[in-house]
Amino acid sequence: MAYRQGLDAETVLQAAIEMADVQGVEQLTLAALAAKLNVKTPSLYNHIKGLPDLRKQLSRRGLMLIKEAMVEAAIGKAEDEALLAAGFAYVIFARKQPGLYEAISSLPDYEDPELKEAGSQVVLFLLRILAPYGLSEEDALHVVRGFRSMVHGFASLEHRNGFRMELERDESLHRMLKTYLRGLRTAAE
Amino acid sequence: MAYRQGLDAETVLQAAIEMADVQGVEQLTLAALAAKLNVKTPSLYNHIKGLPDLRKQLSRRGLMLIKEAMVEAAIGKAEDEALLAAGFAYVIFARKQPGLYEAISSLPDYEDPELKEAGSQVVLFLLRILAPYGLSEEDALHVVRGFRSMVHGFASLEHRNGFRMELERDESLHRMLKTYLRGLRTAAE
DNA sequence: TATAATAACTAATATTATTAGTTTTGTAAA
DNA sequence: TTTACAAAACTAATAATATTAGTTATTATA
Repeated sequence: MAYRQGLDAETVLQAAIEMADVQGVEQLTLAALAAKLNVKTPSLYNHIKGLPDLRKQLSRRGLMLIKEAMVEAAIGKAEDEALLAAGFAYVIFARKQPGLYEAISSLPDYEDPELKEAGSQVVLFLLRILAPYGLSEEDALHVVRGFRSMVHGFASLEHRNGFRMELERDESLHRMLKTYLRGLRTAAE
Repeated sequence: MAYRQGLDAETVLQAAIEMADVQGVEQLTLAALAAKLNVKTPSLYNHIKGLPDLRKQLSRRGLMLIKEAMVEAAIGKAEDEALLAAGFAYVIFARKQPGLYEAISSLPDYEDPELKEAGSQVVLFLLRILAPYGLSEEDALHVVRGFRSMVHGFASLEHRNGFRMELERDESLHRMLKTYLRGLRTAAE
């Protein structure tokens, strides 16, 4: 009704995050978002470039927050303990903010420079945790890929109800990471 | 133009798979699919229930095929060698049929009975490969979750260009699986 | 050969994103 | 204090989509 709703880009993004977390990122439409903000759909275009742009913003914010969650969880910890904590933080983030996590894991392409940057931060964080292991740069990068694959795969399958057996899920995650880390300590061949 | 195009459900599904593999599952619209089949959009409804149903069919077919690819790859192999082969088959399938793989990994929910069934087949296959390891049922199920998380996570990240460093990707996959399997051989504690 | 089932069609509707152009409001300069 | 401008909302219109209803032509079958 009233002109000047006091909307800005951040408010729109926050509302979009809420909608995505509650209803899933597929159900996040500009029509529904505008209704939630008591505004007509075209008004959103004063704050976003369009739906694809909004989705990209969700992905970027998600990457930033999930990295922050890992950093936070690893404070005061080192080596295996730090990696374990980071891995759990990743999965717990995906549980708490399923829509945001969906946005991370369904982004069409990492080619976008802003997403690239956000993704790099995750990789750099993991490399720093791995530093005390004394791996070569190449070895460390392979480990980073392994770690990311594990936690992303776990969170993704869990998100889609891919684990249906009656079996503690945290225990599965813990074992996977511990098993991998044990393998890392053991000399190859 | 001509009535009776000779369309049936399987033909429609095949065309949908092709479109998804080439253009991505997001771009798979009934409008485009109908055009490809030289038919008007509503005609598709004689063979499918709607777009969500078609997506579900893609997911189911994808799960069946990826399981078959793993079975095929593991023929004549056992234990670590079989798991390694199955893991690579999984990732290679995702590379060859990106749209179908996307359909597997973006299915909204495994709750659907048909998808449940197809997913169970994958789990049962992995359990059979794991049999010679002499694990308890519970232990084996945790390992299955770990294995699925690893290969799905790897394929998913690779699909979205998540691996951007100059680093051989097959080598990363090989190391991840080997490291995990080595950890599995090593006693816990 | 007649009839029933099926597969295509046209027409219509509802939803969506997006663009263009307009009106109102808040802010800053005169 | 008034005026001018930028910004944020609006209305109206368009194009694309999926879907449903109802119709017509074709095939198969009784």
